[in-house]
Amino acid sequence: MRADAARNREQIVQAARAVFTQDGPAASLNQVAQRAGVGPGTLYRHFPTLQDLLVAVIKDDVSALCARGRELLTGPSPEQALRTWLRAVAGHASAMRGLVATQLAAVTEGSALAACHDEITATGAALLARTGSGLDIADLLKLANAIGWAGEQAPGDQGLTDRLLALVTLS
Amino acid sequence: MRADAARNREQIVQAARAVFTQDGPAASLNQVAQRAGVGPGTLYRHFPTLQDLLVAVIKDDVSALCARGRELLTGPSPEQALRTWLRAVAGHASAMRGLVATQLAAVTEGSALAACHDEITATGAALLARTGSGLDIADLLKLANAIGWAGEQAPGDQGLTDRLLALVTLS
DNA sequence: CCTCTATCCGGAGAACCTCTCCGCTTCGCT
DNA sequence: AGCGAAGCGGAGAGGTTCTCCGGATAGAGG
Repeated sequence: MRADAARNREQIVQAARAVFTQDGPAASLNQVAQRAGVGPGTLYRHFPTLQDLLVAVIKDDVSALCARGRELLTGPSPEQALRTWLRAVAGHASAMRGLVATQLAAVTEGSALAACHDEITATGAALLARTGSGLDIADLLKLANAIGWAGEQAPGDQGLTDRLLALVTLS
Repeated sequence: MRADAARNREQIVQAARAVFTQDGPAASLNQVAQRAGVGPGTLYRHFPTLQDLLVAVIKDDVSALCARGRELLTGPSPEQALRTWLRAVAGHASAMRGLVATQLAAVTEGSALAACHDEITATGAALLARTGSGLDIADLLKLANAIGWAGEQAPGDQGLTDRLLALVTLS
C-alpha cells in the first residue's frame, strides 16, 4: 500500500472512532470522511461498508476481550469466570452508543465482523465448557449483546446492564 | 375533525402498518405517505413523529396485551403467569421486524409511546406482585424488550426468543 | 340549494444521507 | 527525471426527513 494511502486509512479510522463515539448508530459516514479530511470516495474505497470500518475501529478491543477471556480460564470458579466475561462482552457490545450491538446483530457470513464474532464465540465456548452446563454459547452471547444494547438505550441508568445480567441463569 | 381528514388519517395508519411490517426500522415515511395516497405534508401534520404514527398502529395490540395480562392474573401459578406474559411482551416488541423494540428503547417522558409503556408497566407490576419476588418490573420489561429485539435480528432462528427467555430467572 | 370560511391538502424544496464514477494528482520505482 | 500505476476526492444520482404555504374543499349557516 502506498504511504499516502496508509496515512489516509489511519486518519479515517481515528475520525470514525470519534464520530461513532459521539453519534453511535446515527453516525454519518460523510461526517467521518469530512473529519478525516478526505473525500467520500476515499472513505468508501478503504471501507466499502460501515461494518468494515467498524471492524477496523474495534479490532483491538475484540482482541483484548478475548485475551481477558483466556486469563479467566485459569481462575478457580468457572461459573464466576463466565459471568465476569459476559459482563465484559456486554460492555463491549454497548460501546459507541450501541452501534456495535446493532451491527453485531446483523452480522453476515463471511464478513469481517463475522471473524470478530467467531473469535469471541471460540473464547466463550472455552469458558462455558469448564462450567459443565448444557447451555448454548451462541445464545448466551446473543443475550449479552441484547443486554448491552438495552443498557445503552438508557444512558442515564448506569447499573442497568449489571442488573439485567444478574437476571440471567448460567446453570 | 373533518370527515376527509379522518379518512386520510385512517388510510395513513393502514399504509403504515403495511410498510412497517414489510420494512421494519428501515421503513420510509415517504413510502407510507405514497402508499396512503397523500402528500408528505399530510402525513406529518397527522403524525409529527414516527413514534406518534407507531402508537396509532400498535394501540390495539397494546390493549390486547394488557387484557391478556389481566386474564393471567386469575390463573393458579403466579410465576408461570408472569413468564407467559413476558413471552407475549417479547413477541409484541419484536413485531414489525423490531421497529417496536427500537422505538420503545428510546421512549421519552410524556410522549404517546410513554403512555403505552406505562399501561404495560402497570399490568406487569400486578403480575409481578403476585409472585412475591423482589424483582423490578421495569428491568424485566427492558429485558423482555431486548430479547424480543435480539429474536428479530435473526429471523431464521425461530425459537431464539423462547430460548433466551428461558435463561431469565424470575425468583 | 347556495355561499363562504375555516380547515385541510399535498407538492415544491431545503438540507441532509449513502454510494459511484472518473478525470486529475501524486507516489515511488526505474 | 520520467513514467505508469495507484490513489484521491468532488460532482452527482437517487434516496431520506421534514417544512412551508398557495390552493382546494367540506360542511355550517343563511
